[in-house]
Amino acid sequence: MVGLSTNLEENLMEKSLKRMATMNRMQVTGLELFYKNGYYNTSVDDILKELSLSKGAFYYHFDSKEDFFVQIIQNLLVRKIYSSLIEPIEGHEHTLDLIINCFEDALETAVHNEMDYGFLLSNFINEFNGRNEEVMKHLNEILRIWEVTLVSAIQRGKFNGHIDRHVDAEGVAVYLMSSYIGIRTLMVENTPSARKYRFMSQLRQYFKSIEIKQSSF
Amino acid sequence: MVGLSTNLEENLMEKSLKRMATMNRMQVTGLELFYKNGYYNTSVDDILKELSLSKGAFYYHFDSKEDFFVQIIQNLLVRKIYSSLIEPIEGHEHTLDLIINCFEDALETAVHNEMDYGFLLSNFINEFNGRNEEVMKHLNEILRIWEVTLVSAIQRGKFNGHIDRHVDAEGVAVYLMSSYIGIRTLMVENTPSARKYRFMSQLRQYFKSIEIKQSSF
DNA sequence: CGAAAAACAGACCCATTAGTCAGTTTTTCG
DNA sequence: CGAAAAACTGACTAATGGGTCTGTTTTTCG
Repeated sequence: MVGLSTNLEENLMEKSLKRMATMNRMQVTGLELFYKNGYYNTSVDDILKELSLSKGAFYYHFDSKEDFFVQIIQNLLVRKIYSSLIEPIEGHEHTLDLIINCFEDALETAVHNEMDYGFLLSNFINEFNGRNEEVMKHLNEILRIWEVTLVSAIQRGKFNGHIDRHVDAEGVAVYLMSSYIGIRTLMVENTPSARKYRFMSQLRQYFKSIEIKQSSF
Repeated sequence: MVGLSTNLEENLMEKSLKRMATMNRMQVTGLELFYKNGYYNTSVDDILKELSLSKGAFYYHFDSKEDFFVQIIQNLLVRKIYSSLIEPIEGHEHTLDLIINCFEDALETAVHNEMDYGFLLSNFINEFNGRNEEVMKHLNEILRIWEVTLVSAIQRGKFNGHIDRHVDAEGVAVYLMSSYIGIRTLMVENTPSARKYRFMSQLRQYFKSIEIKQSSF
C-alpha cells in the first residue's frame, strides 16, 4: 500500500488546487451520506444536491460511483481509522493502557456524535460483502492493518513484561477487534453511554486476565 | 411480545393452508435474498423471479415491501435467533458452559455456511439504523430479549456459585453480545475457522476471569 | 355441477437511478 | 487581451424501483 503522505503530495503536484478542492468537497459529503444512508441507498444526485453541483461536475472528476467510493476509502476512511485506531496504540508506553485509552476515546467520540450509525468500517463491510469484490479488497486491507498493529502492540507488551508471555497475540487482536466492532453496533441505539461504560469495565476485566500478575511474585 | 406458538396457531386457523404455504415460500426466499444482498439492494422483482411468481401474487399477500420484511422478522428472524442464541442458554447447568457451547455451535454453523454474510441481526441493524424506525423497533426488541436472557443466565450462575458474585451481569451481557456481533462480521472473510478458534480461546480466557476461583479456597 | 371467493398473472404508472453528451462558463497563461 | 484548457451545466437515456389495477385461473363449498 502506498504511504499516505506520499499519495497526498502526488495529488497536490499533479492536480490543480481547484480540482483538489472540489473533489475533496464531494468526497467529504459523499462519505457523510454513505455513512448515514448506506452506499446503495445514497444516489449521486443526493450528494450533488447537497453541494449544489451538477452531474457533469461529478463525472468530470470521477469515472463512476464505485470509483468515487474507492477514492473516498483511500483518502478519508483510511485516514480516519489511522488517526483513531492505529496511531494511538503505536507508542511505547504500557501497551494495554494505550489500547484502553484508544478504545475509550473512540467510543467517547461515538457517544457524543448525536447522529451515530455505528462503525464506518464494519457498516461498509456488511454492505459490500459478497456484492463488490473490488471494494471489499480495500476494506479488508484496512482491517488487516488494524489487526497487524494490534498484534505488534500485544507482542511489544509481552516483550516489555507487561503481558503474560503465554497469551496468543493474534487471539487477543481478533477478540479486541470483534468486541470493538460489536459495541459500535450496539451503541447506535439505547443508552450508548451506559453501554460504553459497561463495555470498558469488562474490557479492563479481560485485560487483567492477560496481564502479568505482579502480586504473584 | 406475542408468544411464538400462539401466533402460529392463529395463522393456521385464520388463513388457508395454501395462503400460508405461499406466504412462507415468499418469506423464506425473501430472507435469503435480503441477507445476501441487503434489504434496499433486493427488489421485490428479484424475489418474485426466484419463485416464478408475479407482482399480483406478492401484493395480494402483503401490503408493501416493508410489511413483508416486518413479517419476515416476526416469523423467521425471531425464531432463528431464539433457537440459536436464546434457548441454548436457558438451561440450568453450568451457565458459562452453556454460553460457550451456544457460541461455539452458532459460530461453527457460520464456518460451514460457504455463503456467509455475517450476523443477520447486526447486518439489518446496520442497514436500517436511522432510516426506518418501524423496523428498528422490531430489531431492537430481539436484541433486548437476547440481552435479558444473557443477564438472567449470568445471575443464575452467580446464584449457583459458579460465577463471582461481584461481576456486573449487565456488563458481561453487553460484552458478550458485542464480541459475538463483531466476530460474526470478521468471519465473513479470511479464514473464518481460524478466527473462530482464536475468538473462542479468548472468550474462555475472559470467562476464567469472572468465574469463582476454586483454587483460592 | 356452478357460483362465489381466493389466488395469481402481467401490463402499466410514475419516480428514481447511474451514466452520457453537447454546450457554456471559468481559469490559465503566453 | 484572447485562445486553449479546465471546470462545470443540465437535458437526456435506458434501466429499474415500488406499487396499482384489470382481468384470468384455481379452489372452495353448497
